[in-house]
Amino acid sequence: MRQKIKRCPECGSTNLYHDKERGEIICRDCGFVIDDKMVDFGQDWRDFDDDSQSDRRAGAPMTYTQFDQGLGTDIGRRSDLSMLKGKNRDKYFRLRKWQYRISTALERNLKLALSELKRVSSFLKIPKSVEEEAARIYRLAVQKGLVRGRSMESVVAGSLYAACRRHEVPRTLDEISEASGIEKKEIGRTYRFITRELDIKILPSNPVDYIARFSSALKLKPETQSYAMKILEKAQDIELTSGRGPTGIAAAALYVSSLIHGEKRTQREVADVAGVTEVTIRNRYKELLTKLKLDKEVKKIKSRK
DNA sequence: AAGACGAAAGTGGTTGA
DNA sequence: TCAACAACTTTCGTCTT
Repeated sequence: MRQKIKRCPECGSTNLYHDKERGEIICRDCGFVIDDKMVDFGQDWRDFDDDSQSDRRAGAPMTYTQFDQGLGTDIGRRSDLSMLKGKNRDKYFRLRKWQYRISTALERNLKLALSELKRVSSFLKIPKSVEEEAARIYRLAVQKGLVRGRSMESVVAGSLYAACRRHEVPRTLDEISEASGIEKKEIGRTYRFITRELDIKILPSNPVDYIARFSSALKLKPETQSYAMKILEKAQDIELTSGRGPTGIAAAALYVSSLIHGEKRTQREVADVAGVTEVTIRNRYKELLTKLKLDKEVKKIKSRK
């Protein structure tokens, strides 16, 4: 049973591409990223108990965006207590008291956090699979007591940022900052903290991941977009991309590409959607031209008018 | 007048002693 | 913990279209 979106809301094309990995649907013609309501994200990368016999999970899928994951544990009820005596009995009462305190506090916190997460990620059109991941990270962070000394909101934002990176569907710190109302550096701090403490490995973000989104925001033609990708590939071969901010490189590649394909965007326009300054674009742009022998092409275009 | 370019000074983060 | 350092930003003046 396959679900299909018929047309791209941006350009009306039916030439759509579903990237399961990222949980996004991308229009091949205009590069528009259609936000994805589908929960199906194929093979789940998380570890379930590796009973390799069964390749399927039975029953309802466990979800991390519900505060108790649909599972609950209770310390014994009154009827069980009749079997206990003396110290054990006291112990049980104490445990029950603690469970009550802890669980209500935790659950209240989680509910709040998850609704915050939902708010932010729907604002940013984050795919459901990534939101789930963020919820999972947040839960782990809480279990490890990493929230202490930090606001719940900032931990949520950090978790979400980490989840985005993890799924290679990056949002910039600026975007998350704007959506969550948390300062950029605060998000960065908690992001680094929780990924370190939880030992989450993050692949360094790749400029290519930003191209589709920026390009659709700039309403560039698909050829222009794919040409920008080509530029990026070449640039990566010469290690032009290492050490630099990925958004800046992506922006510069798009800028060059827009020049060459005759649908020029100003540096400012590109800079705005990429969240960098014109200066950065200029620097990257210069590097691209000189080190990638694109000089001639650009000059050709310029003299041709 | 707007866009592109570049210089100079400032900011926040990383690294290595 | 501190200083050096690279990347990026802000600001501003100049040149080009």
